[in-house]
Amino acid sequence: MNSATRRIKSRVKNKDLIEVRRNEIVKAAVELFVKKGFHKTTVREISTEFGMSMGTLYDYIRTKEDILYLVCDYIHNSTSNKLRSSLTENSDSLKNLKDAINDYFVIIDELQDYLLLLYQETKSLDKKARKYIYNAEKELTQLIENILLKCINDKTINISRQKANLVAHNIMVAGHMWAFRRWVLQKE
Amino acid sequence: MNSATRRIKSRVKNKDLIEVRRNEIVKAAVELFVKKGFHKTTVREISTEFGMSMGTLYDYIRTKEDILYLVCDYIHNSTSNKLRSSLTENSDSLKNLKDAINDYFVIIDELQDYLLLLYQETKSLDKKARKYIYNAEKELTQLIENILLKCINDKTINISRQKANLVAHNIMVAGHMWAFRRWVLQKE
DNA sequence: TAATAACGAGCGTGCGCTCGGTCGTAATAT
DNA sequence: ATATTACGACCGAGCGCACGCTCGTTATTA
Repeated sequence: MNSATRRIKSRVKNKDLIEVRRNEIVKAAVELFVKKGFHKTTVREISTEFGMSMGTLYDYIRTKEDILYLVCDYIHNSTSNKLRSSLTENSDSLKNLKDAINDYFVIIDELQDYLLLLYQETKSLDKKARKYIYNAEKELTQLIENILLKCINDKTINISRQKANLVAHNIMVAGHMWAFRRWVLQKE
Repeated sequence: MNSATRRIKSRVKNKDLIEVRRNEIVKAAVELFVKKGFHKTTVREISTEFGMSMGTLYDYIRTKEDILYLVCDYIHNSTSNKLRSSLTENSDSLKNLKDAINDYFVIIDELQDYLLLLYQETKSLDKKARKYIYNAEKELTQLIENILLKCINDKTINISRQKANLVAHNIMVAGHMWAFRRWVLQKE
């Protein structure tokens, strides 16, 4: 269980069960949110989607917003884990960078719908939760930045260390835009 | 009145009045949508925001979604008009392009909140309305593309005509990025 | 005075959320 | 081995409320 899920109070005692059930909730919710958006999806739909009753669902969360929080967290973790696991450390720092960028774009491509959802619904979260999600995003950027910094260190790439962060952001954003502009670009 | 507003039926007969009132509606709605989002803003709030009653408001629109449509259309028109009016045609085609890009970024900067809203809420519109908004976006890209094509024609820029559209998109997207990543970039 | 615009109380609906209760299972007592 | 108790996950009808929207009435205009 990660720090996000730990925050949300649940009436159910069994920790393992909480994790199992919340995974079910997230799995159902993420699909519906992508299809219809957060506001247009009802809690009833989410619960019936995987055959849990309203009451039981509310034993595992407190509010509908909790579900959104779980979903956002799940999306971030998916991206983060995928990227991390694809990063192979080898001596050629430039190759590392290229691989990372390439992997990142492949991952984005897989998770397009989720990313779009994140952008669209994050602001429905309360301030604290929003900050958590923003931090998660920062963490991802950090990953790219670190690889960049290695390239700068051994002088494979010749930019100032200060600029590394900005460049890392640009790479992230370029990925996001690919997801957003699908409806334009897919035709060409 | 533009083609968007003409589509929405109204019980009030006086065309001029419709335009005046709808402007009031949009002005109030856009502000609230930016602050709280479409779903969390109630029709009551919109009407009281500028001292019109519920009933009267519904004499000028049919549904809440109509308001969103008007708002989206308004946002697009703002960007479009601003950009068009800033375009000064002169013989130096490259300068034209540079000016256009520069102006575009300034405009985006001014309309950040609106752009974000467009991205976030467009999918709440029905299919027809969504298509209209997408087209509006295409139209904007077209503007940039045309300027680009002129540069290509007189060989100030040396890329194929086919690529002009893609490049135009990239310019648009770069602008949008700036709006989206405000929360990250404003610190640096 | 007829036509049209403005009004706002109130209707119906659908939502998030609750709560009193059931039932299977595990621990304990007999 | 069987009966008893305690527990806790699960249930779902239904509550309250806030929302989008209406419609009969009143005010304004021409």
